[in-house]
Amino acid sequence: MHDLKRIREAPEAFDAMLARRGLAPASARVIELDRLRRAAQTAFQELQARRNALSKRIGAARSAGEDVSHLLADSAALADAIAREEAEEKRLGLELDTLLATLPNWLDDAVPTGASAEENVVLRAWGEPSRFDWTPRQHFEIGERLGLMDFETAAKLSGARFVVLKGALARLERAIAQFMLDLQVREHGYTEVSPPLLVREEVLFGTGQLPKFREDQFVTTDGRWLIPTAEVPLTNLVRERILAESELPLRVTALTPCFRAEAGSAGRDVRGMLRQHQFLKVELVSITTPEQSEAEHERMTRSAETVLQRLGLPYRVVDLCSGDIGFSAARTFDLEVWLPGQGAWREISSCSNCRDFQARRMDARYRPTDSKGTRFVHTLNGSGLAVGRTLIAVMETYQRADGGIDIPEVLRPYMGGLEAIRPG
RNA sequence: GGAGGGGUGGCAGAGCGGUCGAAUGCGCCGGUCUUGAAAACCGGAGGGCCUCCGGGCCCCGUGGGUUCGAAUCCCACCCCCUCCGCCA
Repeated sequence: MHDLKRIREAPEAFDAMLARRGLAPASARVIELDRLRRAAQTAFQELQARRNALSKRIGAARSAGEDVSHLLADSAALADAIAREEAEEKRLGLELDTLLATLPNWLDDAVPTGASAEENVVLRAWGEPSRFDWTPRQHFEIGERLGLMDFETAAKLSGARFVVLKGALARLERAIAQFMLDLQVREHGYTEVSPPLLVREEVLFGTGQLPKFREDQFVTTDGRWLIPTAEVPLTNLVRERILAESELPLRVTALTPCFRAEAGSAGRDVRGMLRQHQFLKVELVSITTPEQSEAEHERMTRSAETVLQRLGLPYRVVDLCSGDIGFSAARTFDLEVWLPGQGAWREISSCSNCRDFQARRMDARYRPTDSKGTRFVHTLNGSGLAVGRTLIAVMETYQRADGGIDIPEVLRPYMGGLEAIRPG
């Protein structure tokens, strides 16, 4: 949700920001609605003040045994106008809130301007894409040839965009997830959380998935929503709370399934398990003060990068441009891993600083130690990492000529010491 | 699913038609005392909007209603808790 004062004070900056996101200007409508609403509020309040004064006199006159009929008549005469102004204020307020709820977060000035993903800026890269003596296969070829990755059966059970993993591959997925979670907890100070996977509508509103991205979500018959990412329950852990500054930064992580309708991506990445309705992800969420959030963003990104480094998976860090960055984010760094089979860099993590945008929607505040009152916290989220995609990257990167897969060193303890998945 | 109870300030919790934005306790902030702290004592403190800067209005889960007047009465909805039933 937006700070109206900020839009009122810098309408042209707001519209310029929206333009950078490829959106139409909105400040004029916001300011107009806000002006009308406040005018209605003032009118309502003035009438209300008169009625309150009258009511007080009626009470006093009654207890003094005086005749109050003329006062009652005066009060009655105000009733219509009061009702009208009150209704008007409500209507305008609702319209304003509805509009505001669909406007994305202010971008950080540092966000590069660009229309689409093509204009994202590569900040740094790590590792050398491995070379193969043969044409590297894509993960689904490797998995299907091993007989450990079954899309046909998954389709029978659940339809497109699902997969059944078996044997060593199922275990490899679990190993990757465990490894990541352990790393973030032990080395980066995140507290492990096991959150609900079904949440209330207002929780999705809090992190910004609703009302705008309704069609990307799954809803249950009783009106709950399947989480599209653990960012949702983890960030909302602080909703409607006032934290002590000493509790910050608050760092939490969770390994959860994520559920996405993928409504807008028909035909994209249909082969394999790159884009599924259900996938595992280790999520990182930090709650900080405004002063800390930028440094925390960097720290979080590095925490995600560590996973790829330990797995020996080459990646690059990308600064998302204004046309590609998400609704709730002020700034986002994506981690893109190299997939030899596909011969492409693919997103495997997305680390965003949402500043106070989600905090306002959730009403999440903290009490500063050195000043009065409360301030909104800053919220950040990042994948640390997407497990399904990491599995893909491991399979494609460590594939062997014989169709098997070498197990990266750091995963072997989680695989019962297994060094490679061999065909046959 | 059935039966009850309840949603009030940072927290706990009173208030149940006007003098209530709201007692009290805890917590918090400032002061006195103290070498310092604790204790004790004194004082202070919610948010939003408007303002002719005097002040005014709104906010007691949400929305409607009754009334001259609602935290207080009525209705609907949402949420939480307890007990029973069912169940991993």
